Amino acid sequence: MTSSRHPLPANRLLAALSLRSRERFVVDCDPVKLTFAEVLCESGERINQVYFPTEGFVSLLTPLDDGARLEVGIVGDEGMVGTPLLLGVNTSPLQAVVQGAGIALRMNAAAFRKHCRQDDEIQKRLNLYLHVSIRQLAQTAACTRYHSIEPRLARWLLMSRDRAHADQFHLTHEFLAYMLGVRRVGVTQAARGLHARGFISYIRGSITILDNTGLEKVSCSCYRRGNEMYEQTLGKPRGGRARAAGELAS
Amino acid sequence: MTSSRHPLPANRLLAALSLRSRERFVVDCDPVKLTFAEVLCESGERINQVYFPTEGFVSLLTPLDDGARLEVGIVGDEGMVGTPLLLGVNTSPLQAVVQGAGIALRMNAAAFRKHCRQDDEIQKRLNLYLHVSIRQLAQTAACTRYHSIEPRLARWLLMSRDRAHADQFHLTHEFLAYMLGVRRVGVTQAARGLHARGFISYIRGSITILDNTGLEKVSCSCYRRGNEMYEQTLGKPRGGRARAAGELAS
DNA sequence: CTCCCTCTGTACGGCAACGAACACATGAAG
DNA sequence: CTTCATGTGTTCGTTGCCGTACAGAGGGAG
Repeated sequence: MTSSRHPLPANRLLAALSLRSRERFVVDCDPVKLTFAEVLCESGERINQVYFPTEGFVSLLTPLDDGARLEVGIVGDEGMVGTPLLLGVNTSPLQAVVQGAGIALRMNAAAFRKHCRQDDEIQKRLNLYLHVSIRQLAQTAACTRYHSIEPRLARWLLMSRDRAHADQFHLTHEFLAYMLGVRRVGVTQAARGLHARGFISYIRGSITILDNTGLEKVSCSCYRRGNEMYEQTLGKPRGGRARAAGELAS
Repeated sequence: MTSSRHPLPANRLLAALSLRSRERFVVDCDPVKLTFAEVLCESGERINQVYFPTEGFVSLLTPLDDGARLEVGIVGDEGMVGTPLLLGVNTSPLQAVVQGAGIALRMNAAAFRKHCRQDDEIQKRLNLYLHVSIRQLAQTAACTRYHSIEPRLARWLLMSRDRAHADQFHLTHEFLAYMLGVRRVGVTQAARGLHARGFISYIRGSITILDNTGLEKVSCSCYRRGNEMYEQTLGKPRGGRARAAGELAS
């Protein structure tokens, strides 16, 4: 389904590397399937592998005292799962769950650490990605605090769309409620609102986006800002090489 | 006011460095006063200096579309202001505002980058701090979503106490409301609740903590978890050298 | 076709926080 | 002392979401 010559590096983070770095890196990767609801990494557990999704996407959830969880990040082909290794930590604070089935390049943690040490270009680029993730996390925190369910749902759908490269997702209101940290009923009502305006349609465990620009309008500005963050420090989404603005140091 | 031989490195992040690394590092630092409400760094602006508070503490705020802000982190003598530089980014996504007046060691950004490049021990330790910050950020996001004002207020007071090393703060309900992202009235009511149980007292712009353990009980578990995070990856709060658990990689 | 499980629609009371407004205390400035 | 700005106490109606409950609508298994 990918349009590149080799089916491998359709992950944008890797695609932006120089040919040399990319080839050396990808040698130690295995393409693996991501199946829906698969847990790539449990929170508090050791990180054994890192993942670079090429299709599908992954949610990052933070645990709370009483077993409740809240989604605090989404990873698709623009990112990676396993960022703590970049900082010398091999335990994941977050749970990584596959939201949209697909494919990822996988590398074991030790090899990943080795590549980061040996190839400065890789380390640098992944550091930039980590920075963007942190910004998104802060943005999501504020969004979750201030914005109501409907805009947040719209934002979630758009973000997922961008990462899954698909207009249709197989998930239930119940699941969305879990992600957004709200009641299922709340999701149903918000979904009905979006449906009434012709932005989405849905039936039994499947949601389809009909009107992106409509969704963007009702979604809070957090969606747009999130995209801007990415472009600012990692360059244009589909552009080949890194072309970050002027915020890189030294 | 500090009890160390030299008044300089009472910042725990620096104190945990080896003598050699610390001395080389501190040479390029200047002790500066942190005055209340001073903005150390504006969000979106270039990071010109990094700060290692030794007394007082700093809030990190994320901006929202409509000019509203939300506190997403606190930095005291356990941390630093300017972490994006660690990732090769010289623009701060967050606004850093002095909450509790005090003192910090300041270094200009270029020198800081140089030290990080040249001294692996420093880079590594600061990376660990960054990791803890990220965890706290995720925790705060969930806390802000799920927990009500009173527990959050209790947590905020405890966190500030730990960082300011003082039981009394000069701030108004209005200001606390701004930090917590709620109405001033909400803070007043929560404060009254805590006062009624004898945990705090307050008068016109000054809050005093009377009973830590009481506060800990009403505060959500996020407070305790936050401390655990720090200890897990950076060692005991007041211990001299780094003694992290088993989550360090390689 | 029928049964049954899952998913969605709808309703109810309740609560925490909201926006707005105003009264009262305190302390600094004139 | 008086004035005035600032900080805190209190109230009102409103809103968004909560917890819960139950009815209907698919869709797969038998």
